[in-house]
Amino acid sequence: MSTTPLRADAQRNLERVLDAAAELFAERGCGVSVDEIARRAGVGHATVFRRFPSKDELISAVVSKQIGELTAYVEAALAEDDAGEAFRSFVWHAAELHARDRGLYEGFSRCGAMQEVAEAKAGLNVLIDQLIERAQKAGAVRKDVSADDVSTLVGTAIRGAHGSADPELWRRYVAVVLDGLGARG
Amino acid sequence: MSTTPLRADAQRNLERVLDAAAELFAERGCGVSVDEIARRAGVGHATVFRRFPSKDELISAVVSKQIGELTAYVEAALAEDDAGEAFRSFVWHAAELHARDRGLYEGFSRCGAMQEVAEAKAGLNVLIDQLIERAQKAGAVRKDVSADDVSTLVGTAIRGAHGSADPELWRRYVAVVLDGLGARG
DNA sequence: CCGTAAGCGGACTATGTCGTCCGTTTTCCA
DNA sequence: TGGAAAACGGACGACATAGTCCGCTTACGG
Repeated sequence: MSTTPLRADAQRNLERVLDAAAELFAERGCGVSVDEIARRAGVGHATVFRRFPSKDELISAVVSKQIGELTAYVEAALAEDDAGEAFRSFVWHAAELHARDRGLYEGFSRCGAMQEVAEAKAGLNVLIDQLIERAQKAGAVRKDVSADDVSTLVGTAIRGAHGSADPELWRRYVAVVLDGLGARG
Repeated sequence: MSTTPLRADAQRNLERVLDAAAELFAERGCGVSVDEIARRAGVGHATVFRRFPSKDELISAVVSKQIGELTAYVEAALAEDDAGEAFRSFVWHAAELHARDRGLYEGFSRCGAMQEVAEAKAGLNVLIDQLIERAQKAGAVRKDVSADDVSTLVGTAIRGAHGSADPELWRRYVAVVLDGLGARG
């Protein structure tokens, strides 16, 4: 667990790699090669593998960071009074993240079983479940859905909208899903 | 265009290849290798490439066949009196096909631009649009959706349910999407 | 300022994939 | 039944990718 601090150049390169990976995953999904990530980061690809034993570890690191962002959204939503509005607010924020980041859902499902992601996801789901339960009690969300269901439905719908001619298509899809979840404005 | 009929053994092998491909795509998606398809068909992989110049052509052939099945479903639905019920009926039939066949949506989006698939899809969409328009006039489906939207929403939702512990999860997802589309039972 | 350990990255290996080639086998018709 | 055309499939090539190795370079504490 105790790790000696990285040398300054190594630390800089690590950050560059993470940034480059996040950018490329967002633009083109998790399929981009490690070579390309390394190239954008301005390092050799061996440098990537020195920090991350496998490509999946790199994806996990990037995805875990994003899950942190999602967690912040849920926490903000939980602070709202109106349970239904809180739920919708979170979904729209999460959706916007997915719409901007093609790799997010992909990484989520590809590395969901890896420890780092599994833990982050578990923590996130606890909060989302609170949000859902509250909304359900208020009659604003149907009874038979879980945090995973919401993530999947929103994530896949937006994934389906990617690559369409209409860059705003995902909003209509989210509206449909929200409506189906019983969360009508 | 005019093709001399295949030799008997070639015809038999062609069918075996199509069957094997359909099976494997259904089970594990379009990612399965041509080698594996050939193995299951009991032929060498060169035999596959003799009939289909590329893997995408093979996928297109399989997908086009499935689109035929979908077309039959729409036609049956169009014969129903109740517009809303007709729409729901079609969606459930299509969904069941997607649930059984993991490769269907994948092939759809991967080879949607290839002539064979594009044509089959265009024909199918004309019919689906009739179904939707009728349901919209009856107030049973929201105004802002097209055939492509329905295909995408249903296809992606079910894709998201694949691999879950619950083999019936997709039904709940379809229920949510149908509800969101404004098609409440 | 210098020695050492950490870090670097190009070259390499391993693997899996699509797609081609060509010598051999099989069909089928005259 | 015999021979030409069609079909077959194993061997091969080309390519992309993940991951390893090792000789060279760089940071940094004493």
